[in-house]
Amino acid sequence: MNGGRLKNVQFPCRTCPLRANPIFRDFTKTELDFVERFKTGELTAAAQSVILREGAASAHLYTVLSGVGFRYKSLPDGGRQILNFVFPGDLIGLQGAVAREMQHSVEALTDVILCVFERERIWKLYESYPSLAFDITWLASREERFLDEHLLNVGRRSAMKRIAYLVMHLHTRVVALRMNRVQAKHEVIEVPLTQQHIADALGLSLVHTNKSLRKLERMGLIGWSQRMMVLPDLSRLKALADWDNESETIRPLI
Amino acid sequence: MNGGRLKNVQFPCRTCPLRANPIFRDFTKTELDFVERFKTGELTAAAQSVILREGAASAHLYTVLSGVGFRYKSLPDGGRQILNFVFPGDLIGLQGAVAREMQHSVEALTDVILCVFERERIWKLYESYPSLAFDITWLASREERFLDEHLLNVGRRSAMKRIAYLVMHLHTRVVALRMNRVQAKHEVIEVPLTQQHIADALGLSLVHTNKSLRKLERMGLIGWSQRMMVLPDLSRLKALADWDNESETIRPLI
DNA sequence: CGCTTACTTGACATTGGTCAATTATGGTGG
DNA sequence: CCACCATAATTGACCAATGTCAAGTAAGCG
Repeated sequence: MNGGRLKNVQFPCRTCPLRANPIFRDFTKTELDFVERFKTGELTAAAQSVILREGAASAHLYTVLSGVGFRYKSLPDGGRQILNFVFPGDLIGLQGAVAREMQHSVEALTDVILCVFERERIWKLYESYPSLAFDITWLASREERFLDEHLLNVGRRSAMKRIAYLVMHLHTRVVALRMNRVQAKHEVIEVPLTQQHIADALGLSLVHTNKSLRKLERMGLIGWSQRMMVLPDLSRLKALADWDNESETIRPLI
Repeated sequence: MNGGRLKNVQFPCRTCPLRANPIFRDFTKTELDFVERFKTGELTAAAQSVILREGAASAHLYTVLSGVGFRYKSLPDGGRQILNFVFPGDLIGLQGAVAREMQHSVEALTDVILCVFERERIWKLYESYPSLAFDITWLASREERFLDEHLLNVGRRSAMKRIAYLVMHLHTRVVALRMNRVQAKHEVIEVPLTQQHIADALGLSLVHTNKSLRKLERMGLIGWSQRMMVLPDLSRLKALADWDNESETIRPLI
């Protein structure tokens, strides 16, 4: 349609730096052309800003190009439950594209760059690009898997195990993206989180989260200092978390 | 392909008793024809039997035609977390169709009749029936919404509120299906659950669940006897649960 | 340097968990 | 219809994990 028109885009899909990562499946030229036309722009969200708000009818669908955020729901009493974290390559706002309005919010932890897609055009995608439509289902299914695991974690594990599991989850996702180019052993991850975020993700109080983190530190399982998390003993950490997930598989990037 | 062949099917899609319910969107003749060919048979699962098992590679995708069940994950120590309940019209096994193997199990609470679809043919659906492909995404998104809410419930609410919320959730879904044809006020629902199921869904112990249920009963919010739940005061129950969800919207039935 | 946000820690309160025993309920064979 | 059995529900006593409150200390930033 407007395939040839110039858009205000710094990262055309064809030369997308994220797509260079082999964790994302190869797209055919046709697919890539469509996605590039599907993408209508880029948006930058500052750290701490709200990208999508519960109750709002979003006109857009986004893919995270860079940065980290989280999905959450709020309670009338001010309580907050973090549902999942959002990393580069994640599609957000699908709920708003499929239903009338968003049922959860998304907030940026770091500055975030988003690829913007018009929700209307998702129809065109389903009509003409079945492989991409399948990819969207695939991504939704992956998100559901994360939620299932998270719910098991919160519903049935002790505070210590919950934290261990969350750390392993974050570690796995960060490693898959190679966001840490630091060392061979991959035992350091950068996590732009506050202890309050961990508490809100795990259904714990801030104080108890802090005490549990310190305990894990004394046990030599994690180190925590200025936004860096050190994991000196992955195998003991995995054991504590009942971690038996594989590393992330190749996935689509829309 | 085998469109005209006779299959061992008691409930052809065209005359599907479930589809008669206006909660399901109208399908075009084309869509209906495809679904009917997509469906390769029916399967009956006895109450208490496991329909899909975690770790198994399912060759099938199912739609629940009648009966009730639940999705769950198990822990090495024998613990179990119920992720969601499964009602007529729900699609199950999508994870197995999209990934290599199931990451959760599904068990029948009552006898269940399932429509069986071959996972291979889901490709054909995506290629040729974009509206149905979109429907699958829609259903996945609905499931994700339930999970988000469930996680908020388990992570951030007290036992009493958790139960109130779950009861409202079940009430809403049952009413949408008109499984209770009893009264105008809709304040009685049949729930084939044991208190252990409620406990496992809410991340509570059996004993505490029991005590909380009795307390809710004494407060006049719920009555519980032989698989029937009476809700004498929906508005107070909603208030306790912070319930502000709309009733179920029209949805696809595949 | 002073301010604000994040992190720590101790004392204490409470929710919810565990154990153990008892009672109800439903189904089955006689 | 009854005795028996298995499963589910109920209850009390006690315990432990986690939450709340309050008072710091440390760290990042203009």
